[in-house]
Amino acid sequence: MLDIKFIRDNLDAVKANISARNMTADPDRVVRLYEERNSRIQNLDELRQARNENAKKMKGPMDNEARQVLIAEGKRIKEQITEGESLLVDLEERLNDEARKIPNMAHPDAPIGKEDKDNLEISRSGEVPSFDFTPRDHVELGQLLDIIDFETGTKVSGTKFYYLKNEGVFLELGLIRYALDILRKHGFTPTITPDIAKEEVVSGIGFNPRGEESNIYTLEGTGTCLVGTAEITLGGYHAGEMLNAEDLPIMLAGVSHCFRREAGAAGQFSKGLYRVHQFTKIEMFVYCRPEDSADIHEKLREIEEEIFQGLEVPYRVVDTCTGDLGAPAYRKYDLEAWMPGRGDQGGWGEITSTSNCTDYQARRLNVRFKDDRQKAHVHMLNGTAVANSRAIISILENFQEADGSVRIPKKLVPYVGFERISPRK
RNA sequence: GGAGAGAUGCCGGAGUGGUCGAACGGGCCUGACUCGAAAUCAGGUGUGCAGCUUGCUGUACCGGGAGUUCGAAUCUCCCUCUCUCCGCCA
Repeated sequence: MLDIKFIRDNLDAVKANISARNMTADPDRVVRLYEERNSRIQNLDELRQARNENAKKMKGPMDNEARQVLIAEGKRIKEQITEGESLLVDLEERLNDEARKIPNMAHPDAPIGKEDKDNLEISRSGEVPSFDFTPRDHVELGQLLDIIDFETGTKVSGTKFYYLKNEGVFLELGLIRYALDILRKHGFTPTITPDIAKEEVVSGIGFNPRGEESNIYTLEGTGTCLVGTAEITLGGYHAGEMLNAEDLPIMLAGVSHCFRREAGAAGQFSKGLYRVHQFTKIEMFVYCRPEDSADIHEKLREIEEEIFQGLEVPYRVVDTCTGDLGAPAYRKYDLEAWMPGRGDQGGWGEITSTSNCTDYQARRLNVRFKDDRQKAHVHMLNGTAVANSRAIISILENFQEADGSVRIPKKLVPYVGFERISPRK
C-alpha cells in the first residue's frame, strides 16, 4: 500500500491516479480515518501515562486508606483505556481496509488507458511466420503429437486441467532448465518454492485470497492458499525483515506450480493451454534499493527478451496502460508472443509480464533495508522468465510443419533431448 | 505423533509483580591517551507510533496472542518456533 502520509500530502495526485487506473478507492476517507486514529492514539497515550503515574505512587509501603483511593483511581483509568483500545483496534482495521484499496502510483510515462487495447507497443522481435498450409492451433497439435491430453485432465480433475505426455513432459522440464541457466548467468539464486502460502503473504503481495472474484484457491480451514505464482513465495521470503543495504539487490529465481481459479474466464482466446488452472512457471524476483528499481526493471525486460529470442519466438513488447496495471505495479511491461492459432488469423498473446512494484508490496510485507544513513522500504520487482504453458503454445504453433510435426528451437534441443516432435500415428 | 527443555537488545547472558527499556560481558561508534595501532580510560549505542518548539516529550514493544492486577519480561491460558529423546515415514 501507499504511505498514508503520502496520501494525505498528495491527495489530488492520488485521486487522479485512481481514476487513471480505472479503480475505485476513497483517499479522503483514508485521511479522515488516519486523523481519527492519531487523535485516539494521543488520547490513549495520555491515559496510559496517567495509569503509569498512578501505579508508580503505590510502589512503597503506604497508608491503607490512601492506597485504596489510588487503586480506585487506577481502576477508573483502566476502564477508559480498555474502551479506548477497542475503539483504536476498530479504527485501525477500517483504516487498513480502506488504505489497501488505494493502488500504487503509476509511472508518469505509463500510457493512460482503460484496458489492454490501450497498451503501447514499444518494440518487436522476430518474424511472424507465414505458412503455405493452414496452421493448426496448439490444442490440435497437442492431440496429434500425443503430448497434451485435455480430455483426461477434464475427466480426472475438471475443465482447464491437462496431462502433459511423452515429449510434452520433456518440453516442460527442458524449458525449466533452459530458463534457470539463463537466470543463473544473470546472478539469480535459483529456488524451488512451496506451492502453498499463508493468506497474509498472498494478500501482502496484492492478491485477494477471498471472495467470488478471487483468482486464488484457498485451502479450507488452514489459513493458506495455493500460490497463483512464485511471486507470492519469493516476495514472502524476506517479509518482516530488515535487510542490509550491501546485500541488495537480492535476485531470486523461483520455480513453482501456479494455481488459478479463472472463474468466468472463457472464450476463444482462453482455449487450450492459454488459460488453465495449473501450470508451471519460472519467476524472477528482485529486492533492491529505490534508486535502482527503474534500471532493474529494464534489465528484467531484457532477460525476458533474451529468453524468447533464444527460443526464436516472435514477440512484441508492450508498455502496460494505467487501467491494466493492477494495484501493486508502478510500471509493467508485457511480452506478447505471436500465436498463429489464436483467433482466425493468429494473434498476440501475453507470455511474460514484468512489474516494478516500487515500495507498495514492501510496505505491506514490511520489508526494509538499512545503511549508514537511512532505513527505508525496499523496492520489489517481479518478472516472468517462462510460463511453461504459454511458452509451449508459442513453440508448437510457430514451429509447426505441414504434417503437424514441430521443430524444437536450437537452443532448447540440448535441454529436451530431441530436435522435433512428430505425430504418433 | 509422544515426552522434556527453552525463546530477553547486534551477540552471549542475568532478571525478587512496582526502583526494568532491561544487570553483567562482548561487539560497534565517539572522545582521551599514542607518531600510529594495541591495551587502557570516559561516554554513547534498539524499534514502532503519536505530539509539538525537530530535538525533545509521551507511549508501546523481553517469540506471538489473550487474560489476571492499581501495576506484568516476571503470574495464568492458547499458539508458534528451536533443541534433546522416542516413534513413524519419502
